[in-house]
Amino acid sequence: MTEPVDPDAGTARLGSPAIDGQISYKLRLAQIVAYRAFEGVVTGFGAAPRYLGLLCLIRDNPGQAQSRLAEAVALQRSSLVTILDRLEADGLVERRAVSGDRRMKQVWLTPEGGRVVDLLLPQAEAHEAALTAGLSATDKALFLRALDQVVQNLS
Amino acid sequence: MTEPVDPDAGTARLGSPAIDGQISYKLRLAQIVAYRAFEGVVTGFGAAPRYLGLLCLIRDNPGQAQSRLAEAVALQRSSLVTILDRLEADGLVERRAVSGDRRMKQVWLTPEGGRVVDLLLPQAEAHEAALTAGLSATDKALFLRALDQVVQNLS
DNA sequence: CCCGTACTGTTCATGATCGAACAATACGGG
DNA sequence: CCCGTATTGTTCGATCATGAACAGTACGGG
Repeated sequence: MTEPVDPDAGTARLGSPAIDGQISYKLRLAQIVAYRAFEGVVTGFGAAPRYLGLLCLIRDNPGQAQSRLAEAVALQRSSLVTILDRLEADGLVERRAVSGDRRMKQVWLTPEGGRVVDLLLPQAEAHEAALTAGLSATDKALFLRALDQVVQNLS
Repeated sequence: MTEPVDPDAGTARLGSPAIDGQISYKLRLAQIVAYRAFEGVVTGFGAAPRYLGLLCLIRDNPGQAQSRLAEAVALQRSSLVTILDRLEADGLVERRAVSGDRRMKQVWLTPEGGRVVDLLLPQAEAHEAALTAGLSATDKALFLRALDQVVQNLS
């Protein structure tokens, strides 16, 4: 089974020496595959699975301004408007005016939103396990640390 | 009505215990940040930087069918059509008919495409270095191995 | 007190990708 | 030989995030 790479072989995945060692390339590849796999498994919750990270962020940081939330999930302020519009229409999220500053709106999770998060989180952890199959606990810890480092390097 | 729940001070990045330990979440975050950083730095090459990985793949696997290329970069066949249209219009790529099978078209890199790749690859490596700052050689090797494992797990 | 600056959320046009179609072609069992 | 099935590249409508605008609001120096 330790056969050298043969580009003419049947179902072998294509590679390139120039990019096979690049973390930035594999990062993109892994993210695309992971994202698709999660959305392919979890159905029947509307847009919630796609924005589960955001919902968790709102749950654990209640009453934050949209700008901070956008920065936290690495999205534009303008993108978050549409997303929150939909999550609010689905009754998962609530925008409240703050008395001190009439510009900002605080974002809160509704009880329904909390229930959806509680239902979705176990599925996310199952997906996480499928993702990281074959990796030891220390591998996963180093993996996570490396990802955090990348985010920190480019912020 | 709204209790100011903001114990954190100043410019601390928002977090959530539920997702801070999730590789799938951080994977997405890191990829978004990395992608933006690369495109923000490299300018003046049209659409080539965005599809540098694809171009390298074509260069090192000349004459592959579009389907094969699409699978390799984790994109849909239909998405690759538009991409190759543009790269071909820019003179970087060439589609050739194959005599054996009139359905498929082999994709080749033009000499101009080769030159562009040669110009872009050093910048990609500089970006790679910025990405992985603070990571040791073994850290980077394990990082890469973990990313490959993720891709393999979900394929 | 003003006025410029900075920040809020928002709108709109643009580009990228997807998923479901489609015609053309290859191939193999009956 | 024929007909069903699979595969090729392609088109088209829908969805999503972006970046540049915008009006409204806060705030501090002159």
